[in-house]
Amino acid sequence: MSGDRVRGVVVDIEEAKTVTTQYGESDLCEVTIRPDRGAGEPTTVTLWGKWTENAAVIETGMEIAVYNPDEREYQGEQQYSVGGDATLVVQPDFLVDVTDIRAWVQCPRMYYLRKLDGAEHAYPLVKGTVVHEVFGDLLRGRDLDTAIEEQVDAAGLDIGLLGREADEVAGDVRDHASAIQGWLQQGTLTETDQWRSEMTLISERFGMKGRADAVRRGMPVELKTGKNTKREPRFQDKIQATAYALMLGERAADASSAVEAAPDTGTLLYTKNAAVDRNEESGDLSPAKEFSIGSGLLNYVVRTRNAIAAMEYDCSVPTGYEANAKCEYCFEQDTCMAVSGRLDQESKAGQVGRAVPDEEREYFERFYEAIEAERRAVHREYAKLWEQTPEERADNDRALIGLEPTGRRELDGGRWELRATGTGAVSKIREGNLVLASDGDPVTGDAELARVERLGEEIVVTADEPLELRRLDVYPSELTTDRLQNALHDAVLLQSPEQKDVLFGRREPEFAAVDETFIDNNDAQNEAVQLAVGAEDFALVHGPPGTGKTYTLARMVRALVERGDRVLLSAFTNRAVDNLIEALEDQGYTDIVRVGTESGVREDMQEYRLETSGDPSACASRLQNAQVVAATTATCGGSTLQTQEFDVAVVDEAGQLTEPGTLAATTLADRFVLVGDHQQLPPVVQSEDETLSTSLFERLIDAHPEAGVMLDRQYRMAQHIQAFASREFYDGQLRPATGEVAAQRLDDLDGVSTASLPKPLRDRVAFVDPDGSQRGNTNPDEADRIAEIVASYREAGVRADDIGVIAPYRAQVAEISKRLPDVTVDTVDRFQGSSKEVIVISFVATGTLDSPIFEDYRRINVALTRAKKALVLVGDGDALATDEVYGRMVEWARG
DNA sequence: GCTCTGCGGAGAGGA
Repeated sequence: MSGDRVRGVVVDIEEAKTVTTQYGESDLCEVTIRPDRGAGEPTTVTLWGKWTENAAVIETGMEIAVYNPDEREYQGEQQYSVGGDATLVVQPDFLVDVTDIRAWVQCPRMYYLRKLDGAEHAYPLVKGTVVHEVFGDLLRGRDLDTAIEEQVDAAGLDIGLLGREADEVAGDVRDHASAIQGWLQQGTLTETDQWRSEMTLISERFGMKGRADAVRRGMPVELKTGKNTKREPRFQDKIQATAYALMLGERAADASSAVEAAPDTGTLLYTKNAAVDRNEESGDLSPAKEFSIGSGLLNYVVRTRNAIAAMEYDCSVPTGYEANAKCEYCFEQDTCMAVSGRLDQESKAGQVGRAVPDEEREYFERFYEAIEAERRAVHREYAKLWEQTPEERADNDRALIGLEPTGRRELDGGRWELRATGTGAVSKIREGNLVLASDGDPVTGDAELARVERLGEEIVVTADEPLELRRLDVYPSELTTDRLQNALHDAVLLQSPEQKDVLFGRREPEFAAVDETFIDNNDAQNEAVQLAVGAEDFALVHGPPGTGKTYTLARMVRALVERGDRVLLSAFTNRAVDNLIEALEDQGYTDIVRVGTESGVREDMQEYRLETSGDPSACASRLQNAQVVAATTATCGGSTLQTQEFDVAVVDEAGQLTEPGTLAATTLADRFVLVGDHQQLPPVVQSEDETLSTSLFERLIDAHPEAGVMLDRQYRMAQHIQAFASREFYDGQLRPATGEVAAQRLDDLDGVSTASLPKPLRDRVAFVDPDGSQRGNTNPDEADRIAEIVASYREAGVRADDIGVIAPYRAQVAEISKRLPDVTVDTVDRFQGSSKEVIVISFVATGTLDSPIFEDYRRINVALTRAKKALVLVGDGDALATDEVYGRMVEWARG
């Protein structure tokens, strides 16, 4: 990249020493790096002065980057030093949040505790959020009273769950907001003032990200909904604003020094100052406090950021000694001591309580590290945002570039609708996603977080501010990893020892005998409901494809409700959660509250969705009084459901969930039921860590087979179609439920006659080898052949709606979709959970099966078991024959 | 070297 930067992997670190220079005594530490990710020639980097503090936390193997180093040649070797204008960045790929830097400055333990237990539901936080929203509204020129009314209304559920009234909160908010308004009206807000609210900042250079409350004339303004009558702003508040200043400087400066280009003043607005009783308090009561931002403060921010990134390198746990925290004044002291006591961690505050057993501590550490590995994988996704060369862009499927803006309009409430025409390129972006919309440069250009409303010929997004819509990027989110970390904490530190005994194999799960018959025509289903109803700890239901899993689940939920249990219904995907509600609806049960976002919940399930705005007590009591609450596991890990307790958690598609993902739901209840199939696709995990790729469902069913029931009769597939999957994946246990299911054929469908079909397609299972060749992740000849096959079925009278095409890669899905616009074409992964009368599978690969996509046989199990009456496999027979399982599959299909 | 869904994005404050 630019010449003013050196970056490499640390291979050696010398002891720090003090030397005498022409300017007096100075500390230095020499670090040897190898550029080009460790492949280049060793190079010496000398850290001077305060940068040696970072040297103490750098380890070999870490990556460091130095900007604007002093360069010199010494004995034929190029040497670099960090002092003066230079900046050191440790592990630049790790993106540190600005609020995490703020927390670390208060106390490094605070940074760590926030990560474990972040789903707190507290009034100061809710009030603070509302005040911030109102502040944004004021900057956009809205009327104060309207803003307060609307923002209090928008926070209805949160307010209600805290047992507060809207009027009371509006009064509190007005105290704060009028202070802001007064300050804004003191002539500060003039025509020439350039304000921008809520600015998302992401820095590649510093490995930092955050969202500034506001920027005025290029300078950061932070709003604090608290009181500070001291002359100076609080140190951590200054650090927060300084971090935003640093990133604003980077945007202004481009390749030269961001530190020099950073704004020199920051403003902190303490909104409670004006509300303080002036007779009691003394000191500075004006809400606004300005402070100057110099290179010392800016570099302090970078060093703190580096300390965090270095600690995360090997997932070490901060003790509190890293900084000068004063535990006796800390309001997190109790939590801090309790956590260190339970996990036997060293901490400055000390420990209280007894440590959890060793196996639990090991479990906690193993999963903590696995989740953090996942977080680092999310951070690597951000790198796609700064890929700018055409080659890099060419295979970036996480962005839509080259859009042509076609218009914009302001919506009610100050938001904007932005429109553009697309290029028809394939990407991961889907409707409802949160994306980074930009003028073409998401990092240093004009960029805003936006919601994708429509994604067709015309692309429509909504955002807080208007901009020229030329590019959309996936916005990677750490939300999932944050919630997994919360779930892990709750499971190990807050659950009772009795609950944990069964999870850690110290006790067998117990069951009460249940004689009642719930389902009279399917023994396994009935047994599953009995087991679930009688479970005192947990029950497991193994449901292979088409076995009536959802029906059984709905019956089970009704049985639990009849006993008086309050039930939490959860699954990984919104689609699965909605399917469960539909099944309950089919059985006549509708006392359900669905928690989730508007875009996540299916159109016809919106009536069950919990409204989060409006009258606080109405919102809250609807949730509190619901006998059945349904939500995705990600939502279960959030703060709303943390306020709720359940007798039983019923989790569907549990085979697709990571262990902490499952815990997010189960920790909210006394007992749980997991329903799933570990022979279908496992959880999607980005990092290579194995820990997360085994589901809790699979672990428990292996450990406690007696706690599980397998549904063994399937209602979906004709005998011949299910035969291979039954043999390969279910020990031959899976059988058609009835003779009718076994014997079903396409001719049973209205208006279908298979007599005219070409020979192989007349069989229920067929194999076709189109002699194509793989190009990248597509196979155009195979796509052509699939289009012909589908056309044959259509001519035989099969409706387009009854046909599905499955391919392993998204690129091939797009290739086939072009030829078959009316037919559902999708990847295996996205087809899981649904079925069609006719399924055509494209294997793409020719010659060999060298893609990892073929390594997991569970993927083929899913693909094959989507078909009811006809299944066509299209691929290179020779390539498939190179693998034993695929070879057997081809033999079976050729019949 | 491939699959890819979730979440208000992050931050909201107490002494």
